[in-house]
Formats: sequence, structure tokens, C-alpha cells
Amino acid sequence: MPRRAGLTAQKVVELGLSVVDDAGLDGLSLARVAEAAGVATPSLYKHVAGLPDLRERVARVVLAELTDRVREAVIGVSGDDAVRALMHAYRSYLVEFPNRAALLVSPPAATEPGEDLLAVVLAVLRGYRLEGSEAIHAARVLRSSVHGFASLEAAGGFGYREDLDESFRRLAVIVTTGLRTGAGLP
Amino acid sequence: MPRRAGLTAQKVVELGLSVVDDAGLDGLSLARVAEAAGVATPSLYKHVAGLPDLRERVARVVLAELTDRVREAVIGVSGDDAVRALMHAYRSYLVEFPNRAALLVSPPAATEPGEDLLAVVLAVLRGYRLEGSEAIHAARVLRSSVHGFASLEAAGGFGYREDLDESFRRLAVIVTTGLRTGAGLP
DNA sequence: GCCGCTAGGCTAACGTTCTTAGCCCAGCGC
DNA sequence: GCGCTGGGCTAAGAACGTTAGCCTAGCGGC
Repeated sequence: MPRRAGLTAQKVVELGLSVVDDAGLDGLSLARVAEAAGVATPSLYKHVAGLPDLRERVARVVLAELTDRVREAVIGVSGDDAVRALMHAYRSYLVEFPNRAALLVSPPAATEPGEDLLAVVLAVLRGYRLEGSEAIHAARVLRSSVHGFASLEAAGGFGYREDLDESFRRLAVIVTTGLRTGAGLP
Repeated sequence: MPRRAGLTAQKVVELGLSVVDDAGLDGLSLARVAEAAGVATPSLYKHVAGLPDLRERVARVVLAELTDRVREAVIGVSGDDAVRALMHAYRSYLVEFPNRAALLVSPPAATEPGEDLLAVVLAVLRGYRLEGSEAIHAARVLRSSVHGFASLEAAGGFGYREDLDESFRRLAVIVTTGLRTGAGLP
């Protein structure tokens, strides 16, 4: 164990992320992160401003990771295929890391970094020739659907043993069909 | 101030609910509830088993309230009207009490009490002649959509100034159309 | 090679919160 | 009037977040 642990803000956030994965958002404490880092709790204050700051940073990383996944998933596809790929990537991320779902509905995830994700969604929707306000409304429909499904699934919010993949497939069909045919337009 | 405060578990939970409304789920602490009740913190343990128990009870009450609202909203209507009424009631509840959204994705809200809400959703879907597995999948689609929209709205997750009512209206049209026309069925 | 600065660790200490243990009395039933 | 019990209390301890202040490893300049 070196006298200097060589921590950085980034490493602290990464450890925070793994604590969230292990123990849930409620389990994210400076004490646990410090233990994982092999460091005394107050030492973390050299890298982050406190627990709220850590939570915010972790939320930003999660949103950025999710955005990257989604962005990669829609490269080279368009139209219904792109929407399906986007939805699948979003859901897969939360299936893989269910404890991170709670971080996606919080102020930091809701504002600036969220704009990158929105940009990806809007890009996908250009395949439907949607622009301006139309595209914003459509983006909200799309994100609501996939976020709702993935959040409820991550929280274990679906009882019954019916196949979740099948439910999600139907959601995707309904959303793609609705967006493609312009359902809901004035 | 009477020597006996005359607390009950129900009153403790109600105070917990108002603390959540004022200060968010993170702000829910036994200390605050005790203060609101005019009582010392340990006294609460005569009525609830601790903070996790209080959170669970509050979550159950919220889900029950939401279910009641939704149930009332769909009385006497059917088909698309019923689905729209259900979605509107769900969203309105979270617009009125945004801090309660976080309680709807948690184990207690996800299991038994959630079945009552599911039952209402399934009843509404009978207007589409959906039964058995078909109805379960459709219920998931419906709940995902409305829950996702309402959660993101409650968290302030929608930037841009486009009219949220209009976005929600389009979501409703897409969902009702999709369910009515059987989109997504094999 | 030495000197000093600073980044990054530490300990000490405090306030808040949850929780348990145990006391004590108000008020009801007999 | 007497005793039981439910529902309050205080005391105390553990965990956590946070602040203050110290101390030194290790680098850059001379």
C-alpha cells in the first residue's frame, strides 16, 4: 500500500459507481467509497465536494455511458430499425445495471448532459422526417416509453411471468408504428 | 400539548407523506417526522419499525392513493376514453405530488399493492377484448408509457418549452391506437 | 543535490440521524 | 382504588457527513 493512494476525482466517481451497482443508490456513502479506495473518509474531500457532489458526478457518468451505448447502437441504421436499436440499447443498459435507473431521474441527468441523449433521439427521428416541435414531442414519447419500461423492469416492477422480451417487443412495435404513421399529429 | 400525543401508525405515515411532499424522498427522516408530530424521535418506534418500514408504508399509501384516483377516473368510460382517462389520472397525480414519483419504483410499490393497480389497468383493457397474456403485455405497455412520461415530468426531466400537455396527448394517441389496432400482436 | 511548495493524505472533533434499552406514568378495566 | 399496558420519555451508542488543521511525499527550481 503506497503512502500516496494516487486517487483522482475520476477514480472516486468510478468507485462510487461500483458501490451503486453493489448496494443501490441508497447504499452510496462516502464511507463505503473511502473503504473501497483504501483511504480515510475525509480524504475524499480532496477530490469531490461531498456526497451530493459525488451523486451528481455519478449520475452524469451514468447518463454519458447510456448515451454512448445508445449512440453506438444506432450507427448505420435508420427508421424503425434505429428506433428499435435505441430502445433495445436503453433497456439493455438498465438490465445490466439496474441500480443505476434511479440516477436517470435526477436533476443532473435531466439537464445539460441529458441534451446529448436528446440529440441522439432527435437524430434517429429524422428518419421519420420529423423536425422542430414535432420532433421534440416525438422524442418525449419515445423516451417516456423506453424509460418507463426499463425503470419498472429494473425495479422489479413487473410481476407475472409473461415474457418481458415479448412485452418490450410489443412496446417497440406500437411506438415505431405510432411515430411512423404520425399518430397523434394535429 | 397533551401529555399523550395520541399518535397512530396511520398518522405517522401521513406525516411522512407530507414530509416527502415538502422535502423529497431523501428528506424523509424519522427526525423530521417526529418534529412534525411534536414527539421525540424514538417515540416513533412504538408505531413503525424504523425508517425502512416507514418508507415502505408511505410507498404503499401512495400506490393505493394513485390506484384509487385511477379507478375513479375510469368509472363509466370505456375503450380509448378509458385509457385516456387512466393515463390522465396517473399523470395528474404525479404532477400534483412530484416527489412521490420515486416511491412508485420501489419493491413495496412493485409487488402486492401494485396488483390492485394492475387490476384496474386490465379492466380497462377488456374494452379492447384483450385477455390473458395479451392483456398482460398490453398492461405493461400502457403502464410503462404513462409511468415513464409522468416520472420524467415529475423529475423535471423534460427540457425545452414545448407544451407538455401536447406531448402527453400524442403519447396517449399512439398508445390507444396501438392497443386498439392490436399493433405488436404476433 | 538541496529547498521549499503544494497536493494529497491523515487525525481529531462535531453535529445529525437511526436505533436500542430501559424508565415512567396516564388512563382504562376490574 | 389498583394494577396493566400502551405510549410517551431520556440516555446512550454506532454510523455517517463534514470541517479544521496537521504533516509529508514528491516535484520543480536553484
